[in-house]
Amino acid sequence: MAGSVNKVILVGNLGKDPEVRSSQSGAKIVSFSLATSDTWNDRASGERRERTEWHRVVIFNERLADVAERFLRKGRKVYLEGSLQTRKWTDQGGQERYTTEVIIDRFRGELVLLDSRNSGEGEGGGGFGGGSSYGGYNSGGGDYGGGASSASAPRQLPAQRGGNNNSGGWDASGGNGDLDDEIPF
Amino acid sequence: MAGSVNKVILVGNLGKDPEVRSSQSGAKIVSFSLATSDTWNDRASGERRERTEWHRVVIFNERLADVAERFLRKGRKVYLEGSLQTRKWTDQGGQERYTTEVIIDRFRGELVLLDSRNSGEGEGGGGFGGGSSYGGYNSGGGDYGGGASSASAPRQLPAQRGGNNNSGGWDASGGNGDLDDEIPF
Amino acid sequence: MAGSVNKVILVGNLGKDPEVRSSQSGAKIVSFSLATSDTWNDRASGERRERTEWHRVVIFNERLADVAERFLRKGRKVYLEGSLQTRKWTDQGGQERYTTEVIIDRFRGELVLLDSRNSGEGEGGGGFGGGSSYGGYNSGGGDYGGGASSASAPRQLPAQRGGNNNSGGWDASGGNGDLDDEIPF
Amino acid sequence: MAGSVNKVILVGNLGKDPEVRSSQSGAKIVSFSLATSDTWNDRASGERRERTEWHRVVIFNERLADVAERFLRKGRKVYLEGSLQTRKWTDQGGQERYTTEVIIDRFRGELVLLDSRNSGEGEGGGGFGGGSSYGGYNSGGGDYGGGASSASAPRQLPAQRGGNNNSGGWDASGGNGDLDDEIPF
DNA sequence: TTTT
DNA sequence: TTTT
Repeated sequence: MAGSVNKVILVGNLGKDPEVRSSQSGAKIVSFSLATSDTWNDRASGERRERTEWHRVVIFNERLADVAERFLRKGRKVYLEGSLQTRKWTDQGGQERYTTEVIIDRFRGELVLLDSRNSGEGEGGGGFGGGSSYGGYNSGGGDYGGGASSASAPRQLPAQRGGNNNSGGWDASGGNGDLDDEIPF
Repeated sequence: MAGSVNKVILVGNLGKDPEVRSSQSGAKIVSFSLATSDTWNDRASGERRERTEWHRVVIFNERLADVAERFLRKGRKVYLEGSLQTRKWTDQGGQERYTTEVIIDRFRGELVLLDSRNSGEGEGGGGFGGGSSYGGYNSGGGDYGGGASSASAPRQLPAQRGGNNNSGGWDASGGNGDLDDEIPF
Repeated sequence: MAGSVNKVILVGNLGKDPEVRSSQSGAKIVSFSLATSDTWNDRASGERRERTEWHRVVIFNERLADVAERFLRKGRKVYLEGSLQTRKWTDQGGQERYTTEVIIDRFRGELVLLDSRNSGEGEGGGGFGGGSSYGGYNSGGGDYGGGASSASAPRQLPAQRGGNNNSGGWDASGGNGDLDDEIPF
Repeated sequence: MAGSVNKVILVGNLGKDPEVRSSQSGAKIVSFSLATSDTWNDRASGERRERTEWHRVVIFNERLADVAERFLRKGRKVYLEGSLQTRKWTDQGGQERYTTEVIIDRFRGELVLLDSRNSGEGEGGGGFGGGSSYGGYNSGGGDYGGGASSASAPRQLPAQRGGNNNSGGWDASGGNGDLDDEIPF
C-alpha cells in the first residue's frame, strides 16, 4: 500500500492498576484500561450528560512496559500514543470474537505521565530508582514520584530509542549511544 | 474526570465504496472500512511481512457524511481524524458483542482526500458539483474529482464549522459567517 | 492543493498567565507561552540534560479564548491542538521578522486542562461558574477547579461547536442545538 | 516538568527538492520546505480564498534522512510527524533571529510518502534501490519509486527502529532483530 | 474489502 | 517554492 498511518492519541485515567504478564518468549507485556470521558449538553433535557469510553491498552515495548508496570496505577492520568489493532479470538462457546486494542510496541507508541500525585501502594515500596540510568529520550522528565528515585524516572517515554540524538543542535557528536545497553533483544 | 483526549488519526485506503444510511431522525450516516498496512522484515525468515489492519469508520457529521458519500470510493486514500467508540450490540444468538469504531461527529473529526485519481464508476456519473458552494474551511482544497465540479469540492473537510475565521490575521472583520447557511440544524 | 494537514499537539505548562487583547473587530484574543521539556542522557558526560522549548500559542476561537482567559494560569498544564502559522512583521529597525505561532481558531484547535490544582490568584476570586451554561462538547468535563463552579467549567474545549451530536448513538434527535446560543457572530 | 508532548503532524507538498548537508560529526541532515494550504470562503467577497503555509522541516534521523534524500522530490506529498524547535541565530547585521522548524530526529518523527507518481528528474536516474535491505518497520510499504528497487523501499518510515516487534501477536519470537544491521552508530 |  |  502506498503509505498508511495508524495512530491513536489518548489522554485518560487508568481504571485499575496495570496487569503484567509474559509472552511465550518471556517478554513483559503490560495492559490496562484507560477511561476517556465526553460530556455535552443534552438539548432535550437541558442536562449535562457524560459518556465514558474505555480503551484497552497493551504495551509490548519492553521499556515502556517496564515503566508502565512501575509507575502507572489506578487513577493516574496518562498521555499515550499507540496504534489500533483488532485481535480475533475464540470465546468459550467456540465463537469468533474481535477485540480492538491500542498497541504500544517497539516502533510506535509513547507514554507520558501527566499527574504527579502518589501513585499508590505499589509504587512506594518499589526500588525502581536505584542505579538504573534511563538511557532514553523523554519529553518532559521530572520529579516522577518524588524522592531520590525521581532523577532516573522520566515522565515521558517514547517507544523509540537507540541511536544518536542530534536534534538539539547541528552536531551529532553527543547522543544516546548508551541507549541499547539495557535493551535485552 | 479531569480532562481527556480520544483521538484517532488514520491514513489508509477504502476497501469498498462507502455505505450510506439514515438515522432514525433522518440524518445521513456514512460508514466504510479503511485499510492501513504495516510491513516489516521477519527476522527468522528474512522475508518481508505485511499485516493489514481494517478500521471501521462511521461519519455522523452531516457535512462530512455528505462529502464522503460524494467523493470517497473504493481504493481511495484518505487522511482522517476521529475518536474511538466501542459499541455494544446483541448478535443473533443473543450474545453481547462489542465493536470498536472510529467516529467522526459534529465535534471531532476531519477528512482529507489524499489522491486525485479518478475514484471510479460511481463518481464519474455523479452530478455532485452543482451549485453547492461549500461554506466550510478546508486545509487544502482542490479539484476533487476533476471536472467542473471541482471548484466547489474541497479536499479537506474538518468536522468543525461555523463562525468567523480570523486566524489568518488580527482582524476578524472578514470571516466565514456564511458557513451556517447550509447547516440544517 | 490536493489535501493537506497542519496540526500541532502540545502538552506543556504555561510560563505566565495568559495575555488578553482584542482584535480590531472586538474579538477577544488570548495568547500565552507554553513550555515543553525534553530530557535525555548525554552520552559524553553521562549526565542528564534538559532542553525546554517555548511555544507561542494564540487563541482566536472565541469560546476557547474565553475559557483560556478564565481558567489558564501560570504553571497550569494543558493539552492543546492547533495549527502552525508563521507571521511576518517589521521590527523597530524596519527589518522583516518572522514569528511562528500555534494557532487555535474557529475551525481547528482544542484545549484540555490537565491539572486540577488551584490555578492561582486570578481564578479564586472569579465568579466564572455562575449560570453560564457551556453549550459545547467536551471530552472530559469534571471537577474543574472544584466547588460549585465546577459543573459549568469543562475540562476539554474543542474549537468545534454547533450542531447536533449524535455520535453517541444512532439517533440524532438529541443534540447540542443550543450551542449557537452564545456565539456572537 | 511533569510530562510534556511536542508533536507536529503535517501533510503537504515539497516546494523544492530536499537539501542535503552534513553535520560536523558527519551525519547526514536533510531539510526541505513543505507547503500546507488552507482554503475558505471569504464572507465579504463571497470568493474562495487560500493561504499557503510553509513549514521548514529538518531531518536528523539518519535513516529517514537517507530515505528523504532518495525519495522526496519537489512536489511530492508526504505525511510527517516531528516536533517543534525554535533555533536562535545571528544574522549578518549581528541581530538575533529565531527560526522555528519541524524536527524529525532519532526519537521522534515519521515520514510517509503519500503519492506514487514519478517524483521527477532527480529520481529516475538514481540507483537508490541497490541492495539496501531496509530493516525497519513501516506502516505501508510499497513500490516506492517503482522498478526493481521497490521491494526495499518502504513507503512509511518511522524514526523508531531496532528491537523486537511482537505487536502483531503474543509471541516475541519473531521480530526485527536485523534492524540494527545497517545502523551506523 | 484496500493499497503496494 | 508546492499543490489544486
